[in-house]
Amino acid sequence: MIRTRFAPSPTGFLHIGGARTALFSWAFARHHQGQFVLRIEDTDVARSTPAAVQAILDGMEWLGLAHDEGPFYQMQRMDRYKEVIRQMLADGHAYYCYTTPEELDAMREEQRAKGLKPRYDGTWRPEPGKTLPTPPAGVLPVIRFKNPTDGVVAWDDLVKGRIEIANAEMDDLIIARQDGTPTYNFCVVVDDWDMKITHVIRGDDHVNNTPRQINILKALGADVPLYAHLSMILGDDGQKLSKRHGAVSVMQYHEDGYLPEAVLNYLARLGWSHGDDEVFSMEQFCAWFDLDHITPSAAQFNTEKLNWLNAHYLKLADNARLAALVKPRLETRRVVVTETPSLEAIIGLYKERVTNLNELADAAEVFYIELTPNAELLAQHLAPEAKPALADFIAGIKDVAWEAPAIGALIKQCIGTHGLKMPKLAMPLRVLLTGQAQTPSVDAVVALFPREQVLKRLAAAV
RNA sequence: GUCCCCAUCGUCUAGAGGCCUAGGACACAACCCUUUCACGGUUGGUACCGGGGUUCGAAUCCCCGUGGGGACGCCA
Repeated sequence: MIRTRFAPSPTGFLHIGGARTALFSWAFARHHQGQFVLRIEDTDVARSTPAAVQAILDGMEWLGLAHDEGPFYQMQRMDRYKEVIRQMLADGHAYYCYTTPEELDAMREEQRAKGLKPRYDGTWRPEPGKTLPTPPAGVLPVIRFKNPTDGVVAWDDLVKGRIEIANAEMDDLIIARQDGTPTYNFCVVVDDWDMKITHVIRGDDHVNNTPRQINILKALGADVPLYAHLSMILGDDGQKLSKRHGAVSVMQYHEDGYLPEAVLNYLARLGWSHGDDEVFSMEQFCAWFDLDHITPSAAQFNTEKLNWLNAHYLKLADNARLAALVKPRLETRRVVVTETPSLEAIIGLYKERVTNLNELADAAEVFYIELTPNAELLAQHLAPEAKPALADFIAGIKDVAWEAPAIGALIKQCIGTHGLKMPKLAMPLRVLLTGQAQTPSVDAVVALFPREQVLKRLAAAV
């Protein structure tokens, strides 16, 4: 049974990189009929917040990335971690260290100055035949993992290939703080072990943690899972995403009018490919997804392509569904959506030409508000010679069949009698009815309104 | 500084030694469609980081260089 997990720390929203990691973990489990576990890594009490937990849950839900187990919270598993630490102490895989944070800082500074990799010097590490210093009074110890000193730790990364790191590169990491709470690298190990995770799919900022975790796993006698390290996603400008620069919540995409299927499809293709396939459903994605076609290099986010996908999914989306998504956006703008004109009909006409739901709301808005004619646009598009044709049109409206083809025929008839070209009448109609010079086919736009409303809006011109 | 990772069009990528005078998609340009603007359709330009090997043959394998990124926390 394949089991994957997504393990965010609740110190902020679910950003695009996290979302892709979650997507890939989820899809991998789905592909293999396995299970996808959600685990909240909240051991950093100072930075973790319930609001962030909720934000992550909201993001996952919006994207439709449902977990099969969890969410598990690390803070609720303290007893288990402490039990494992006791065992490691008893087995000699861990030891107390009385070096203070200040001493560590000084040590690191000195090493850096010498051009060395900063690391703990092993003062309190027990060795056969070694006499340990006497614990200083008043210093609370931390607990360190006794990392092997020789040999290499190696694993076949499912994305990057074989990676080997010498044990000599690693120091004895702290697995429990002075206050006794366990640290990240240790909790992850215990959790992945207890939760029987078979494939750890995560960001490649964890590559350097992997050998440490493998060593702990081995000390515990646990099976080592398979690892797949995903490279990072860069911003639109090629720069690293950070809180300060460019990183936004996936819910911001919701705000900005993107459809979840567009975001998902976009993310799926960012760092993964299936030949030339660009547009596909999540069902198709799960059927295709594997770890063999993940790019090991970093990928730059491209909003243009996301926009294109979003426009594509908008065209495909059901009008009623879109109406339900657009309506709240109009209500936020205090636009009262009435029965007529029909929001669904408006959306049906405009969804072909917009990029996001907010643009759809922009288009729909003018149908429901009191429209004051844009004098400038009107002057530009309503030529004096067109006025008689417009008058004919207004007169003709009263008994034309209220459907686009008949209205279109009426327009043609009006321009015909006055020897005008189509735009001469179509353009002022657009401006008068919608306040805009760019609209869908004008007869279809006219047909969206109730007859009286058209009369009312056109009256402004005469 | 030390260790680790990465490197094909502007961007996302295909490519697992001959199928590659390098394919697709976004973006861009031109044209077509047209009732404006879009949509859509057609066409076009642009890339294997550099240098050495290995091989009959390399975008693909190896080495070096260069460039970029990550890690080095009692954060996760």
